[in-house]
Amino acid sequence: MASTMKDIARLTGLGLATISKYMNGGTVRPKNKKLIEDAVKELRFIPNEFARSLKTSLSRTVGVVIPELGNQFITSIIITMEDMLRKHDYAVIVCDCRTDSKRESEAVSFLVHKRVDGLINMPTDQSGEHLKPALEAGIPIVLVDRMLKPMNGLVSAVVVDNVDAAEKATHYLMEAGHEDIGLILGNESIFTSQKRCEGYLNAYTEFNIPPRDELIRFSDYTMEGGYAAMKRLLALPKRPTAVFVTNFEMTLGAMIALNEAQLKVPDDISFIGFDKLDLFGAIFPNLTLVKQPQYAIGECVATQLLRLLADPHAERQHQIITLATQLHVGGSTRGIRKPS
Amino acid sequence: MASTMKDIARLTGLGLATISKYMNGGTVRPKNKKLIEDAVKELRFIPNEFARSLKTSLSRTVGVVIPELGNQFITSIIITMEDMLRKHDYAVIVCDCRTDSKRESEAVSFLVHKRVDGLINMPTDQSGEHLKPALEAGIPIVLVDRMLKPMNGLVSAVVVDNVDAAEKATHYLMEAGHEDIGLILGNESIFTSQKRCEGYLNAYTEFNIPPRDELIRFSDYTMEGGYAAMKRLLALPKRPTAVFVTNFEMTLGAMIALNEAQLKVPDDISFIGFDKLDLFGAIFPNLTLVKQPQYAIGECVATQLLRLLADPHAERQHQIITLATQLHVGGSTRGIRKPS
DNA sequence: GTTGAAAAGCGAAACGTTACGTTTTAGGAG
DNA sequence: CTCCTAAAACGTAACGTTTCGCTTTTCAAC
Repeated sequence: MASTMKDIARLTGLGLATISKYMNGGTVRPKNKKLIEDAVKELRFIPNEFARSLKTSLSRTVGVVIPELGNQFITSIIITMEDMLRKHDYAVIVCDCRTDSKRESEAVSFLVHKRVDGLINMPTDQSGEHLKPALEAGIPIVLVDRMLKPMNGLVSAVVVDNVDAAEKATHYLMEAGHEDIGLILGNESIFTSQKRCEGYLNAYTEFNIPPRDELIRFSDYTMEGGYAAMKRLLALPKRPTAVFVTNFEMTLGAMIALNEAQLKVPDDISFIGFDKLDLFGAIFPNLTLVKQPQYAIGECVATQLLRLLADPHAERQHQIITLATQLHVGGSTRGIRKPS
Repeated sequence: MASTMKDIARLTGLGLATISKYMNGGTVRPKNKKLIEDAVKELRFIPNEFARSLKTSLSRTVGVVIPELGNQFITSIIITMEDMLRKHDYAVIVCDCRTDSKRESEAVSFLVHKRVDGLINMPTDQSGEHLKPALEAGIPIVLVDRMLKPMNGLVSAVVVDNVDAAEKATHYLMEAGHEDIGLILGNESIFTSQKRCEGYLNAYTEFNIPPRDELIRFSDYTMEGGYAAMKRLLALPKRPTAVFVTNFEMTLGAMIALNEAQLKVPDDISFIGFDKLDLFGAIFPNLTLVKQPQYAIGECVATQLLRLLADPHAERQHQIITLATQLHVGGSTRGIRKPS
């Protein structure tokens, strides 16, 4: 049934090496080119990637290990990444490790066994231990959104300036007179939560105001989590006058909690959300939010990996790329009288 | 650097065939087993999947072609599918075709070239034309959530009883006295939209009430879409007394529109949503909704494909599996006085 | 016509497995 | 100690490409 290059060679009367050359974009005499193309059509020839991979030791496949496929931020990155990589003829194998470091290790070693050419990882585990098998196998790695503790020049990474993002947002609220700013973060052990918390505290330091611990709520980057965290902030004896929520799902949940509590934004409480300007645009017009360049992140990750993949195993130059976020000023915050 | 079975053979003094046998789970004399295991560790041997694939013509990889990765329903299915398939040592290549039939065709042919062992598809194009290359290559196919017009016994499919789901929900509202029921659907050309519309109309026929065209709104299965559609329903001169929204994102958008319009559910309007019981559970307690068995769908798809994959190319028995939905009765609807 | 360099074509040897058919080994029965 | 049988080990030929080092062809310039 399935035909091979040998069949093409026989049918055209050409040598096997010539067919191979043609298949790889080499130049062939025009009449032979036509000959080959006709034969390919007639025999419905599809090159055997297995044999090709065996010879070249290249799978033209990259692995992606993420903590959670059901998260908008992650999927939006994957969407653009996958698009770009496939345009360059790379297949993308996605492994969801459910924010579990054991599963994460398994996923990496699974992909190493599958001999992926490159690896993209949004790490759950900060130690980076799980990447060892890939490193040993010489597979180039690009980290997304989250950094690892020790990796010195062994991996590339594309992250966002989280400290700056949080600082800017907090600063903005403080300039408007807010001193009690609720902060809703993801899990405490996660890189981005830590950095965003750092930025928030920086602003407090800058304004020389002592932060209130109970206003900082570590949650879990889910809609329910954001909803619950907001509820608890609202239940505080001394309720915050403004809230900053640090991802898309939690922003949604928090907004719903506010709606439910009949609190008007910004009259009753000031609000800064996160991500997905376009989406909120239709629904909560004028929401002030920190916008991460999701499209650019995905694009940047793909570009980085393609660059590493192109370097023929020579000294690969690893880079840490930090992208800026943008504070999109809407109308969901307002100034308040500073306490005298 | 990389070691091969030949190296293991040399180091252990055993024959190549014996190593291969061991690697595939064959029995080996205990002392040889130890010998091999030690050698594997020492040489950090990783079997070369390329060579294996070349010999067996199996990639242990399946392709998934979907219209949109940024959709909760789709990702939740993928999550369980990927989990199950990977447990069986299959890698999953995901291709997002962005609801574009040209891209969909490209994705299928890309995957055929990658020689995936099986294909999972949530079709954008109802003609099924895009699956031809896979069919020709003898790759087993499982359709998810959406059926195709002509495919007779050539593919398997896992769908939900959409007609019944919509009929049940509409029926439930009508029994409570509602006659003007807003319906928010996905794109008109999509299988599930058509079926759900059919179910809705069935209920009207059953109750012998003429449906009002302007209450049926085809949208696009996004949050913004749901929001906009709900707004338009509310702007109608004769506003519906109840609304039925037919996917998760649109339910979210519609709820936000209601909140914004200061309409209380169920006092001002009755509401039936879709999907994600657990999630809404925390946020809109007691929402009445149609629950699709998302976990079961993913599981079922994976099981079907594994079954087809296990059948050694013999006459593969294709099946159409229809799963039932469940009407989860909460408190978001109420009875109204029937007009006299 | 020759000549010669550049372009195109060629044959054969890998790449690292699996699987077929055969030979060797182990160890209990006689 | 021999014989027998089942179990284990073995050698080797594929699988379908790419690539190396040559040989042949082409065609422009003399």
